Amino acid sequence: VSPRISEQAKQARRDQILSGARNAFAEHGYEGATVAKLEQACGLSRGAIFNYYASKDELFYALAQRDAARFGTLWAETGFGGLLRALYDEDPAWLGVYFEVFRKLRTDDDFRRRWAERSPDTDRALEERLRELQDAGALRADVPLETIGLFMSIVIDGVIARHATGFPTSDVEGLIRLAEDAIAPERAPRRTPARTPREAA
Amino acid sequence: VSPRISEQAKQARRDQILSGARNAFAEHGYEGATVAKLEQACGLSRGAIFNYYASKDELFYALAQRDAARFGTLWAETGFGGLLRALYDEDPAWLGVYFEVFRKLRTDDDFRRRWAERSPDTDRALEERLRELQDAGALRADVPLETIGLFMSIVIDGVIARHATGFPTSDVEGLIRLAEDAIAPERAPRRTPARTPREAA
Amino acid sequence: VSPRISEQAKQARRDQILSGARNAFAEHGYEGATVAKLEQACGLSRGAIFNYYASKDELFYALAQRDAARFGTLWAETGFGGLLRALYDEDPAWLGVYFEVFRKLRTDDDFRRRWAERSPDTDRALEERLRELQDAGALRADVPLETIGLFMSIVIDGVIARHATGFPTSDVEGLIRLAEDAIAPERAPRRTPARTPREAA
Amino acid sequence: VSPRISEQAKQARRDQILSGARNAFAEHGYEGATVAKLEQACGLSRGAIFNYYASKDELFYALAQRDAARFGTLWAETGFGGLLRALYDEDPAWLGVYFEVFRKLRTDDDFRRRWAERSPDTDRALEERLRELQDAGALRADVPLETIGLFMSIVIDGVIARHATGFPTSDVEGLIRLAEDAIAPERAPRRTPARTPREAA
DNA sequence: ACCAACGGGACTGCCCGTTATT
DNA sequence: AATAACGGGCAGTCCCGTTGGT
Repeated sequence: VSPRISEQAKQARRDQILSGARNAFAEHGYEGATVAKLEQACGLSRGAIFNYYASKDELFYALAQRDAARFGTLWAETGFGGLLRALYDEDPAWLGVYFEVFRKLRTDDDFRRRWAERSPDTDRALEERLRELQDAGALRADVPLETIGLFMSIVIDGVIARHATGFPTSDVEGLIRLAEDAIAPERAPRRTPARTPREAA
Repeated sequence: VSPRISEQAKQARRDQILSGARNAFAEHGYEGATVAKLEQACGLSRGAIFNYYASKDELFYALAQRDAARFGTLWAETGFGGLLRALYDEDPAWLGVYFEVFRKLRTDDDFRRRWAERSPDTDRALEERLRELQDAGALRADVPLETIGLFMSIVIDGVIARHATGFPTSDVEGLIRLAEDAIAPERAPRRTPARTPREAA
Repeated sequence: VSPRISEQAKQARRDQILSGARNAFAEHGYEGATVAKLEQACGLSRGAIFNYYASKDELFYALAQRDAARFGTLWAETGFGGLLRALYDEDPAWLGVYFEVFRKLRTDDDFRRRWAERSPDTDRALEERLRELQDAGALRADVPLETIGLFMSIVIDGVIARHATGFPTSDVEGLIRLAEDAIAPERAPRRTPARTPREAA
Repeated sequence: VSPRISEQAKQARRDQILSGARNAFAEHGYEGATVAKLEQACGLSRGAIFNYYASKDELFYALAQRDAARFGTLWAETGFGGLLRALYDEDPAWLGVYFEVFRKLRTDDDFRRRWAERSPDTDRALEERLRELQDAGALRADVPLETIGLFMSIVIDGVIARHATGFPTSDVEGLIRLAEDAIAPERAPRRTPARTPREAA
């Protein structure tokens, strides 16, 4: 039988649901985002939602996976500083979901297992890129590459945690400079602090 | 009439409850730590727990406040690097609770309000200490003090998020070096990477 | 989209719930009628009941309001004696709910407030009717109309209390005669006690 | 062994408890009067209360029995009108408890059974007294004595229900007149309505 | 005798997922 | 495909009575 609605329309619905769910999960957290709130945020009803995603858990997983991939490509495309800058420009809902992923990883074993099974393509790509940068002398070499990667992850996660929680950040550029200096090669003279946005204001 | 049990015994009970609750909250998250699980973790019954804390929320708040204060003094006493090192030595349960505090700050307005009302003594002390360090030339001066504080907070939060979530960290000392270099004055020659634990291994 | 079930079916459900609730409240009292018992009495699940009434309180209020209105119209249509007679013919469950209303009025301030806000249409109608009766010489005139109304209310409430509690009443007609004589004009010769049901038996 | 405290002191404690309990039961109803509220109302602690009465139920029963006896003697001593008058002068707490007795009789089978087992001395006395009154021509004779007793009970219960619930009553004397006329012999000329409080105002 | 701490049962309301219906 | 009604499990918390202790 032919599908009742086009594949395109179906994808649109999925996007609608994912987008609404993102807001709900970001605002209330996973447990706080009751199905009733998801309905409201999506403008759809239980039946519609559960028709596309088998359960709340499933829906969250799909959303998390999609958003995580997006962050990965963002990192790959814009680099460390670019990603940091992007995080602050982002709609906080994206970060909220990311934060909730951490939460689920911590407390939900099944989720953790599933998450680990994702194909680590982006991780590979990132590692590769770091290696290139280091070979090109753009990263300090007195520390294992792995440690540099860890440092960057930590800064990113810290930024996400703080920003998602609503802490205000005044001097984004200054912050990025500090983070980049930490992993820059020693000889590289520090960029003159031309003007941080704050001082310019 | 005199109190039934000594003040000391009462305090011991509170500690018992808080300690059990910490494990439960850390393992399952706030929502996942049902009262039944709290009972089990404390080895006490509902009656006992609710005799000391009016509600689950109250219990969590008391725990969070206490642990946050502890982290604050740890920072003040051992410095940035010391705190980072301590975080990795800690029982992850301490970090789990800290993580959950973020979660509640994000999603629970009442909690956020209450949390903001805490007296910011430790924050003051920290700011003061940073200023002294900068004046003494131990911190780079080309960036506002505020930004340095922000950077440190972000690294700390990132470490907590990652460690609480169970991500393994191999090269703690290397990481700390990176973080400290980021805020060290420019001329300070980087410490020779004497031996990172990893390289030693 | 059109509603899933017809408005009529919805009303039928409401009646089903109210009817079951009436029995449960009457038999066990407000507090004794646990939601589990309400479920059983209605033959429906929690989900169904709470879908129509937001809380046990709300359900009780809706029921009370409806039944009170019914008693009001009964009074207006059949007169004092008619109402008294009807009370003894009623299913005691109706009276039980009425009794519980008193209980809630006594102990629950919110309920009392809400109850007071009901539009007092029937009260007005009753007052009007009493005035007509008195003008027509069918009520004694040596006592304020208000007092007569009070007397009638008291007798009605007393009958409800006793009957709802299960005290047996043998001579209903005799009782009604006494109550009506109390408010009849002086000259009116007392009706010959033709036959009380008891004596006839 | 000799009693630790005198019998007199014991009785005083019992009175203290009963008196506090009366207020609590009257204000909140049986279920609403939690043991914590009873403690507060008595100024004593759980241990003390449960030392004198085995359970909340037992305490209530003792209180109810005592108060019911008091109403019985009041009726016997002051007559129908006197009792009615007294009800309006009474502290409403006494009436509240009486009201709650009805509630328990309705819903609690064990209570009902126990209550029925009380020795019906006062009932006998009342019946006797009514007979004397009727023989003396002070009560109408065209209605069975039983019915007159029922009528009086109903009026009393109605007054209690209304007054305990807090409905205001303006014209107590007028009300009493109506009630007494209902059971007075036919020929007895109605007392001139000297002045009802209301008309005097 | 009196008290506070404690145990554990049970109640209401919420919440997720399923089902009847259009 | 989409909706609203519905089922049933469960969480927090209140509440009664008991127990250890003074």
